[in-house]
Amino acid sequence: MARPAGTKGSDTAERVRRAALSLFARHGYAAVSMRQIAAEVGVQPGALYNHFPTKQDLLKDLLVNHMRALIAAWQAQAVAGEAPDAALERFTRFHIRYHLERTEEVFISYMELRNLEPENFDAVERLRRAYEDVLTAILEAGAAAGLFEVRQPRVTTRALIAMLTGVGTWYRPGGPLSKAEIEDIYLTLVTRSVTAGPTPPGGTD
Amino acid sequence: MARPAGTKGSDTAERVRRAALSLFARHGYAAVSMRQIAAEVGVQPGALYNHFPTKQDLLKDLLVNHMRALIAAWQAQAVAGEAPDAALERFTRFHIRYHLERTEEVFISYMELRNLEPENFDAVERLRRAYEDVLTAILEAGAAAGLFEVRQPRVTTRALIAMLTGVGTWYRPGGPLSKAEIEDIYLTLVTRSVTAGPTPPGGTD
Amino acid sequence: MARPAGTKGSDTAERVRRAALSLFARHGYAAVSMRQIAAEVGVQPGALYNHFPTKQDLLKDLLVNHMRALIAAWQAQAVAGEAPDAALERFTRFHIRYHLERTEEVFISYMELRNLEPENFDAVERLRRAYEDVLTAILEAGAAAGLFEVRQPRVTTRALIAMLTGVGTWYRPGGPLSKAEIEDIYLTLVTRSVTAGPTPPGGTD
Amino acid sequence: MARPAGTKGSDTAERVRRAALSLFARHGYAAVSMRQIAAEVGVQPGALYNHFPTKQDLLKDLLVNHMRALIAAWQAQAVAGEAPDAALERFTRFHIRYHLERTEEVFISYMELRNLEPENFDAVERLRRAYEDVLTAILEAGAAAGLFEVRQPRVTTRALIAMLTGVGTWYRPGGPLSKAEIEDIYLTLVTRSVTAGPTPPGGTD
DNA sequence: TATGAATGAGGATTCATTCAT
DNA sequence: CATGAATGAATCCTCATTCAT
Repeated sequence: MARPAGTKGSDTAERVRRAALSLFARHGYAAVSMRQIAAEVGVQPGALYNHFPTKQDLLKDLLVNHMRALIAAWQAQAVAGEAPDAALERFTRFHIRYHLERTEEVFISYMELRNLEPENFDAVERLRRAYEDVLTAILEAGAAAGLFEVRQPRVTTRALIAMLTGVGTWYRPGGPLSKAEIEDIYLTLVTRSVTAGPTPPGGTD
Repeated sequence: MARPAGTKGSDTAERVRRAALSLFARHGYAAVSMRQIAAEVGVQPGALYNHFPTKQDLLKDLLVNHMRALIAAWQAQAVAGEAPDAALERFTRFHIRYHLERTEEVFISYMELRNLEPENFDAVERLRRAYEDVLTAILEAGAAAGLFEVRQPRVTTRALIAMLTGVGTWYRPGGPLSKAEIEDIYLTLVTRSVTAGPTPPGGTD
Repeated sequence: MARPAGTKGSDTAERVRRAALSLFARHGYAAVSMRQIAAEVGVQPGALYNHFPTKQDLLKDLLVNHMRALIAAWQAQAVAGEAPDAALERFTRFHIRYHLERTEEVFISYMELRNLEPENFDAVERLRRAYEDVLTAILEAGAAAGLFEVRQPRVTTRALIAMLTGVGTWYRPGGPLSKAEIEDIYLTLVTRSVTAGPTPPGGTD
Repeated sequence: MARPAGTKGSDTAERVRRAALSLFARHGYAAVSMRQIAAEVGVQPGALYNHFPTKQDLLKDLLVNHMRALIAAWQAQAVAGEAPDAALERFTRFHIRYHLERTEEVFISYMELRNLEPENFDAVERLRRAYEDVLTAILEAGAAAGLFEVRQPRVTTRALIAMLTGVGTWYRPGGPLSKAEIEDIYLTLVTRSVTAGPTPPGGTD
């Protein structure tokens, strides 16, 4: 597992990525200048262009790599052939844990989509869709197995992911709840919401 | 003489508000220039400053007024003394309906918070908190009445509001689902998630 | 001596003059905006244009009126046929006293000349020249009478007026010296400087 | 290899200084725009900011450097231990000569003080005070030696410096008087004014 | 790779002035 | 006379980007 020879070199690109990530998360892509990023890295603005051809490429790099890493992390956790209810728990816990550990990446992934040029936007959307497919598949498998009751798997997927991802907007380390407690609370919400239960009072159709 | 009092001619401020709302929603506060807003209104940039002293004040005006209008709209719908389950349905349907009708206000209210200067941020946060209190109170009343099972009303409030508000990020008029169907689907998710049901596999550990 | 009928009305013009005088003196003509002047007067910017057609006219009004008032004040003090040495003292004391009482007018009269458009500049310069003529005449009369020794009356006039006027740049009421003491000190400097005395070491070479 | 150390190519900063000096002297700091300066230098406005962080810094640079150069120039001329009357002549001639050669720097040094922000103003005032100290020391030494009669050395210093510096406000090369003649005239005025002579008629009363 | 200086465009805001009311 | 809203131009300064060194 030794680092491949030749990877020794300048880690400037990585330091640029980290500075940009942090600044974009705090102030937003449009509000952050290349000068600010350069200052954070400790380099002159021109030097950034040795590593990323444009500011837009820097944003795309961050968003695409985040989605790729997210998907790869899930794949490392997923257990093939697992029962849908166990898979839903695994996914829920994974999603919360991962999103609480990468709040900056998560934040800009949801906030800066509109600042991507169309081509880059599409690339990220394809990856996002691939990630959503994971949950949709679990929901559909659970419904097929009679474990879950899900009317619109795609809609439900988005509703649940919005709910789970939302945790990052208010969670702060050191708050009254541990990450484990948060996981449990959200898991309960998720599980119940896809399990046949009391029909809501007004329920139309 | 039928002119309503206070409507003294120039509605430029209102047109500025609308142009800014639409542009901020599409491109983000930081990415929109006062020039662009002025052009949309059909006025010279300097004229904007007769109505809003700074760009920041324009943003604050939009966010504060949105939150005030949201709260006022709920108060016009709320039924005092209603049973918690009926109130939950009323709130859920109201929230979705309102948020599907004001997608731009909703969007910037969640996206541009970080672009508010601290004082303005606090003002908006107080209003947001007041709105969340509505749902928290319903959940607590329902739990007290034995209708709901809610472990952390504050956390659950945020989780549900994130889920419900998220609808605006993907809903597009003319899509396969009507607003009424969407209301029903989300209502089911919400209701189940706060109703005692099957314990999730992993339990509370 | 009753005020002529019809002069009762709005003193806005006078309040504008005073606000402009004070602001120009403190910050300079170019650095003061019509808005600032209007704010000081307690009026909207547009209202200024009912009294002065342009900002430039306001400056010209202040400078021209200052020079006219200065000359008129001297004429009220001057004693026809007075001996040159007594006249020099009278002039010196008058100049210092007047300039210590109108520091703002004096200041802008020397500072803002270059901000006058050519026509207005010429008008002020003619008045300034008329005032300088007073001292020049005294010096020339004194030289003719053998009381003074003055090589270049015009140059000397300017040197002495620069010296005397300079008092306003450092005098502050409440300082260690009274106005009377200052008058005396400067009078001594002036008198000696035009009186035949010890030849300076380096002579005329 | 003959390039003097430190002369690494771009002398833009110096050209900016010179353009700003000339423009400030002619029109006043507040009335000159960075665009005008840039145009005079032959560069885009933004380029100025590679050399001076703000317009204010440019002004401060000019005033501080002028005062430093003035003091250094005097120090290069001063003769330690010289008799006070000779020193007064040396100082007077030096001051006039220097001020006639640097009319622009002198002019803005007296005109633009009020446009300095407090911190910068204080820095310049300290230097000005240091320069005044030179003349004050000469006057005091001369008074102690019985050569001069000076009532208030500090006040007299300011009066004489105002007189001497004022020469720049009317002197134009090519006029009827040579610089040497002007030096002589002013030297006579200065010398007499600090030398015991005829008491002015009105005395001290 | 990195620097420092430059460009050309555009940022928010302010300006003197005008004018209908 | 005064207001309030508007104009059109200008303000200082910052931007992403380029490029010779």
